[in-house]
Amino acid sequence: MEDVLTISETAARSGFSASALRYYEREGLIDASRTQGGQRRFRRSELRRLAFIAAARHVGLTLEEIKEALSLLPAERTPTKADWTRISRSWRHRLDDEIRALERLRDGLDSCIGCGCLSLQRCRLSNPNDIVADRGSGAVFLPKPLHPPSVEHQ
Amino acid sequence: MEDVLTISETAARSGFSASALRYYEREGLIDASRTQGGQRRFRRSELRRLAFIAAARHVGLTLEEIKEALSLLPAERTPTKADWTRISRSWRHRLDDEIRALERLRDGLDSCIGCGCLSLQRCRLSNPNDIVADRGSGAVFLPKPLHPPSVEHQ
DNA sequence: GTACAACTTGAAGTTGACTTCAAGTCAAGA
DNA sequence: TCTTGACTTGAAGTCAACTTCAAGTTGTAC
Repeated sequence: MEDVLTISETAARSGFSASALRYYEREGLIDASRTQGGQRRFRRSELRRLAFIAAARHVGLTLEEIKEALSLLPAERTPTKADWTRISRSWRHRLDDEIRALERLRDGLDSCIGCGCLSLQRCRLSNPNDIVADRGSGAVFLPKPLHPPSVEHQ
Repeated sequence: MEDVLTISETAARSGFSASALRYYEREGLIDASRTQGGQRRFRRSELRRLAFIAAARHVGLTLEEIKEALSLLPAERTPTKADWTRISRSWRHRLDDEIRALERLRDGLDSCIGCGCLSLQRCRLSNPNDIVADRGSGAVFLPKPLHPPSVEHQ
């Protein structure tokens, strides 16, 4: 139990599986040194990084976005309070947006209860383009825009 | 423009792509008759079914769940108001749950802003097991429970 | 009758975030 | 030194919900 951790210790402490840690390392989200035998050794500071990753995942960021966010944090220093405030604020916006979208959807549902029309023209539920308006690239919680309206060339 | 529609007409009117319609038919969510040449012809009533599917997808149901929901609607009759009320109520619960989960996550974020600890032990954000508590099988909007804690056998 | 867009099929590809596998290597306690 | 659990790798598999492809067929407007 030195100041570095094996992969399974890191897994246990971070809550990620060992295979996820290997994957994150491959993807460049975390970093590990090696023993001369080639086994990974994680610095304790990686646990902080992993906590950040876990939080970001819970907020709904993709690994790609997380990687980007991490790259904005000075590599080896502990993020400052300012860093953290900036990031958590953007996450909050994201969550707010998601919540608002869901609320609009719910309200649409309410307006449909007892109506049951499900008209493709009229129903706000089956036709929620105006409800869940252009979510841009940000949304993660909503079930995907029913797949891109891809123009088939057939 | 008879009382049946070709696949591309159905696609245009429903908003689904033709390939999605084929897929849904294969999966048993919708039904189509055939010309003697083998081309699909969709009854107009399928548009209603497709509207239902679109709505359910927006609420976040999987196709599997939608199939189940559809199977509870008497096959060929138009769903009654009671049918619809029952279903939309369950969808509303679902949305309410999702919204509550997101709000709890956001509140956790708030409690972290300005703290910046991200301690694996203390931070509610990186450790939201108590925040986003057992979402059961129902949740669709949240980014997945960070993958099942799968015990690797290695 | 002919052209050509629209349609058909089964199979394979896509995406993200991992997991699983096989086959082999390392580390540490007895 | 031996054993054995922990570790390594690259490659392939998984999931859902489709999309894309290739190669061939149908329907219809002219």
